[in-house]
Amino acid sequence: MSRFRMFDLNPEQESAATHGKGPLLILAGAGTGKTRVITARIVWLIAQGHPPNRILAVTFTNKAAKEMKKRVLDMMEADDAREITISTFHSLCVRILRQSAHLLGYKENFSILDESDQSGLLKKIIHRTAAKDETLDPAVARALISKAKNSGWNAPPTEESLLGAVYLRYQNELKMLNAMDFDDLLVLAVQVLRHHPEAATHWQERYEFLLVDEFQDTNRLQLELVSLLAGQAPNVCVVGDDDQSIYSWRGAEVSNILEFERHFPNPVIVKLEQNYRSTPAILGAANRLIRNNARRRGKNLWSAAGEGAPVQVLAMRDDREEAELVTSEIANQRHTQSIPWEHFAVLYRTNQQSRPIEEALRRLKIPYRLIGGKSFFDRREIKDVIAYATCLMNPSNDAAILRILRTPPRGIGAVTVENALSESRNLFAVLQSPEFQNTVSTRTREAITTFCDFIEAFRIRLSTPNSQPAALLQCMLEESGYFEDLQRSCKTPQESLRREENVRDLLRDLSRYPESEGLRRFLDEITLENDRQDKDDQSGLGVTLITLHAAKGLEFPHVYLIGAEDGLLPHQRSKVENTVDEERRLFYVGITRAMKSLTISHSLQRMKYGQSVACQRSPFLTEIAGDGVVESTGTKILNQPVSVETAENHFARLKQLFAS
DNA sequence: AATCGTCTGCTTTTT
DNA sequence: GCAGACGATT
Repeated sequence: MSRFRMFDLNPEQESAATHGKGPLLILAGAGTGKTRVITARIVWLIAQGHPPNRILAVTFTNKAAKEMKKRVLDMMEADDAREITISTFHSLCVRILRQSAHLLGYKENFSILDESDQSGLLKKIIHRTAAKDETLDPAVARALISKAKNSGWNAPPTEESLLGAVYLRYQNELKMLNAMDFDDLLVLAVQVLRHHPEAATHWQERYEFLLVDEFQDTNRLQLELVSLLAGQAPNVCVVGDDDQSIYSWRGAEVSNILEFERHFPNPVIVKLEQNYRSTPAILGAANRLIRNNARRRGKNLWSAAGEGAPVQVLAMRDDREEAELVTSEIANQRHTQSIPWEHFAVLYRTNQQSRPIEEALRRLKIPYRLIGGKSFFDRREIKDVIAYATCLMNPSNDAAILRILRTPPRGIGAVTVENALSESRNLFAVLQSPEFQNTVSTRTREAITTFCDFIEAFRIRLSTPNSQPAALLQCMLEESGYFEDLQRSCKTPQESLRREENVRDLLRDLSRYPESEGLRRFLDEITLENDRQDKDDQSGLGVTLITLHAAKGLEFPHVYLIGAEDGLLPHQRSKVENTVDEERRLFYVGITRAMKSLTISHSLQRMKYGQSVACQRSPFLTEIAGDGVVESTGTKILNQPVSVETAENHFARLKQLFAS
């Protein structure tokens, strides 16, 4: 137990960590030491004699899972720590399905479709299904189908509407391809547990204690999965914060946490309200804001720390002045107080708001890292190689076949492909069939058989014992002339070198996975892992530019929250859709990221869609007003050689020094 | 097949 | 105002 004291928990944290059996709801406000409590609880359970391999912790993202593993590893015997299952919802489902997919008529070696595979498949199906005068955007269809699956809309789709017909055919096609999309992983894992008692019992007995992180973000299916895994005597511990529920637009149900006792009767409920992150000035603003929401459990964050610098609310002339002021203030603070760049973050509602800030930072030669947006997805060569690997594993994946069919060009033209696609079987099977081959020219037929033989030959080599997928894949790429094609399509030699290097990196990763089974695991991991967070973390240091959504779970000593205007925060659309409460929570999330100082700005004039538009300040600013919040304007501050808040911060810092 | 021009429509994002 | 999609043109 001495190890347990290392956690140094407050009374609420301790009561949560040392709760025994039965449902437990931990309402963990922002910055109240949530991860520490989870870790402590796991350590405590093991100290009580519960075997580590019967503990399951579920998170949303790989990043969170990784983080939790690390924290747990730091706190206990490595052998024990490794026995604990810490997994994302999706990879847990993959685990369940790899064991039991046959119960639903799938094979256990099913493949997982990512978003672009999904779109490709839908596009094909829409093309085949829609009448001449009908159109349906694949992206829209995908969104609607995803929504339907996640909300547990289990009424089978019908042929009556175009969407219904597409949905039906899409689902049939997936089954034929022995493939699942991300949503299916959840839907089907739930089906396995719900309709197959022996499977349910297996998993319920496998895990004695369940922990679920970020419970406010769970959707219906995820709640059901947790319920099914927990069984009749649920030892379920969920951690979350209803005030930080900001993902209802992608299916998260706040009601899961608000009505927790309906799903898991008679829970123990622990509220964590002591905040270890922010100053009282910041927490005051956060508390005053969030109490305006009706549907909530109710919490009041407090801190034992000294008051701290006041929260600044600044009115700016326009978005240009906003960018100038925010960046020059950052430079100013950095230089007068020697604060490293990485201690600053600029938070905003929409990605495009980062533009003016980026430009201003570049002018001042301040390093920054931009989180989110796009560009990680655009690694063409990686997608190519993964497509090759996918074909090797499972050539009935149309999207993958389609991709490698043209990289490099193989003499199989668009018309041929189009014809092959209009058959209702999978593309590779069509290409292989003599009936289809008879419909094309001799030359095309030769190209097709060369291609099919090429794939089949490598598949045979893969299935031999002790095969090396990485070596095979490299062979495939060389034999098909992929590298020459890559070179040809690059504008500069540097670019082609970089891309080739990326491919080698990928192959090196893969070389640790032997045999067909290893390749399958590798592909699973790649599809379920978005390596973006890793890339973000290592992409250099500097000021962080990040959306409010992406900032959840992070903290920064000095936060600048920009664009606090009506129509932007709350966003115009939220007013139409009646989700202003969620915008308030989003603002709350932003405020509570700040540790030492918080500056909130709004512009009176902003460029929108190429035009300068007058803007009103956000109504939320009225709500946060009170002690520890001061208002000023950008112009005033720019005209002062030593700005007011720098002096005040300085004073506050001195005060803190003396206090401690 | 590739490139140019025109049109449209515009949060948030993980797996 | 700008990116992305799509269609016409070479």
